[in-house]
Formats: sequence, C-alpha cells, structure tokens
Amino acid sequence: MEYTFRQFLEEKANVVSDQVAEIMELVSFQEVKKGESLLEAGKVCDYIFFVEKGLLRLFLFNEDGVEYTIQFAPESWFIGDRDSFYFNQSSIYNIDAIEDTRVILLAKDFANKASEISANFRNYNEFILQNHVRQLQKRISLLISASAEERYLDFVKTYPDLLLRAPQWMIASYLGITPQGLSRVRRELAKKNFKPG
Amino acid sequence: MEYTFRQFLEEKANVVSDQVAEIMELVSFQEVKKGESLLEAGKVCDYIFFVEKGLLRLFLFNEDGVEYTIQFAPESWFIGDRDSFYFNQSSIYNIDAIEDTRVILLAKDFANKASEISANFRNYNEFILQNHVRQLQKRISLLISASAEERYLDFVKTYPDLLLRAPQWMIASYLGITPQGLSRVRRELAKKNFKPG
DNA sequence: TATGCTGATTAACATAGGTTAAAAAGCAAA
DNA sequence: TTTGCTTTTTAACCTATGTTAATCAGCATA
Repeated sequence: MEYTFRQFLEEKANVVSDQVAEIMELVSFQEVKKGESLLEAGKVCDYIFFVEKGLLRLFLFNEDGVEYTIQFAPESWFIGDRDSFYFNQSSIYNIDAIEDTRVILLAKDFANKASEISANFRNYNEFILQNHVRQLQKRISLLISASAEERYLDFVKTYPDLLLRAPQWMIASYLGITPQGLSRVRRELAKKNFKPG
Repeated sequence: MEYTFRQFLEEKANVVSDQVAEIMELVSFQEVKKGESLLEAGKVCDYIFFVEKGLLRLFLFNEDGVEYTIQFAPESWFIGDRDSFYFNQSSIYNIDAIEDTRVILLAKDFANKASEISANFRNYNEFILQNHVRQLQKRISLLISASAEERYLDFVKTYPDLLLRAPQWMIASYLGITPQGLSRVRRELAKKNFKPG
C-alpha cells in the first residue's frame, strides 16, 4: 500500500534506470482530497490516472440519479475513461476520490512516448491492457451467471482490502445490487456462518 | 460481410503493401463447419482468431451445464481467450462456429512480429484492444444498470445482423437471461408495438 | 450532550425474471 | 408426408432482488 510510479516502472515494467528518469519527465502528479473529483460527466478525460496512494472510483449516474460503479482503483492501478480519452469525446463518467489520493497524470501522448523510450515499458503497458480485458471479461461472466451472493463472495475474495476502504453502498453499486440487497446478502451469509477476512 | 485479413491490414490498419505481404507470411488460416469447435475448455488457446467469413461464439458452461455466451465474433472481429493465450493456462471457455467460418490464425508471437514490421499495424492493434475495453465496459454498465428489456433493445440496435444469424437462446445467454425470459421480453415489446429491423 | 449527517439494517410488500412443463412451430432427414 | 430434433412460445408458479419507509448506528461538530 503506497507504490510510486517510479517503483512501478522499475519493479513491474523493468525499465532501466536512465529510461525511468526519462519517462518520469513526461508525467505530472496531483493530489485530490476525499470526495473531490478528477473527472466530471460532460468533460473530456484528458488523462489516464495512476494511483500512487489512495482510492478512486469510476462511476456514472442513470436518469434517476442512481450511481453505478464501473471500477475501483486502489494503489498501483490505472483508471480513466478510455472512451473519452481516446476519442476526445465528453465523458459520461465521473471519477471521485474515496480517500485522499495522490495520482500520476498520463497525458494523451504519454504511452507512445514512453513506449519509444523503453521497449519493456511498451510490453508491460500492453500486458496491463490485456489484464484489464481479462478482468472485465470475468466480471461479465459473473454478472450474467452468478447470484448477488456469489458476486459478493467473489468480490470479498478478489478485493478484500476494498471491503474495508469503500462504503458498502458503493460496493453494492459495483455488484449491480441495491445497498439493501447487499445488506440482506450479508445477513444471509452471517446466518450460514460466513466470516469475511 | 466477408472481409479478408489482407483487406483488414490494408484498409483498416493502413499497412503499406510490401508490409502487408510480409505480415501475411506470418499467418495461417482454417475453415470450421457450423457446430465445430476451435477451442474446447481444458485446452490452451494457441491462437487469436480473426473471422474472415462466418460467425463464432465464445462461451462457457456452469456446473449445471448451462451455457453463458461471452462474445460473438462475426466478420472482421477478433476472438480468443486472452487469459489462456497470454498466460498459457488451460481455458475455461469454448469457441464454436455458429456458421461455416473461415478464420485467420494469429499465433503467440504474431502481434510482436507484425508490430515490428509495421508501426501502423502496431497502432491499429492497440486501438482494437482499447476498443474492446470500451465495449466490455459498456456491457458491464448495462448489466449492472439495465433491465432485460433494455439490454435486449441495446443488443438489437448494436448488433442487428446477429439477431438474424444467431439462435435466440444464444442471444439470451449473452444478455444474461433465459430463453423463456427473452421470449417474454419480445412478447411485451410486440405488445408495445416494437419492430426490430 | 445534543444535533445532524451519512451509512447500514430491517421489515413489508412488489415485481422482474427464473423454473418447470407443455405445446407449438420450424426444419431436415427418411 | 411422416418422423424426429431443435428452437421458440406459453402459462402457472416461485424466488431473488428491488422498493419504500422506518429505525438504528457511527461520527463529527455546535
């Protein structure tokens, strides 16, 4: 917990030290307080964000003002609206800070420039995208095949830390159920003697 | 409808003619009859497939033998289990031909080699992945926020051709409902005077 | 310590969609 | 054309989850 972008480049992407310095020249950073926004619906998403510390959330409102959580991003995760970022369209999503958060800002040309600097970066960057696709596919599988209880159990297993860091109603909105629904699921599990963590 | 890989390279990816020829050297092709498999659960997915003609489906069985459709792939689409392909694990998915299909086989080293041959290919390849992420995210939004009817209407709008080419029970399994459920949705829509196509 | 505010729980009731079973409709082979 | 198999539809009934509304718990601030 707490993972700088520099460490990410060195340890995960295996970028050699000189090139790390070069790539770090390309980025800037920003601090956001809990509750503040990095992206608001209607605006263009100018950056992909890398979370060094803290927790972000990508979500949208439906016509009735109900929120749906698309993604959580804790330390060392990337988050952004690729739709808006890539095609310069105004976004339908919001990105808020669930905790005080420090992010690295990656502008439009970042991936290309960094890829030219380091082949290892290029490979790792692609790997991350592939991984993202895997996760999304798994989530779709669960949504079309599993009950609310099964989805919650999977969430607990996959993101045990988020369970403590995000309020329950947000987790419910990620799972595609209501807060009351999640509360009921948890009560049923408690009856069956399930203990998280 | 009907779109060769060569045309894809030339017209979509903007690869120049000499390089098209070079890239074509890297690939092979295969014909599959309707109902036959390109990937079976338990085996490793050795290729990403590009559909030149026909229609494929990526799906899985749950414990009760019920099928869930993860993706359809008509002409000019890519399909494969990236999980298995990328990490050399045995796959949990199946890929079947819904129609007689002709596919281009892209082996593990294809993307790297082709990217070295053509920068345009590299860019377009990344664009495709980005696009895939967008689609998956949209599908998740729908699954957590929309009713069966809304999801079906979105499907009709987004993939009108698949409506005619895939049996209804497969579409139901893609939407995360039962065939009976989809039949009911269609009846309700008919009452409300909805006409597809 | 009182006063809000936000989040979590509970309970009663409503409903979308699942389940089961059967009938109907298509379609292909004999 | 009959037979058999697959797909779609229909209907009765059931259940998971939504809805509404109220209470409760935690936490911050006056």
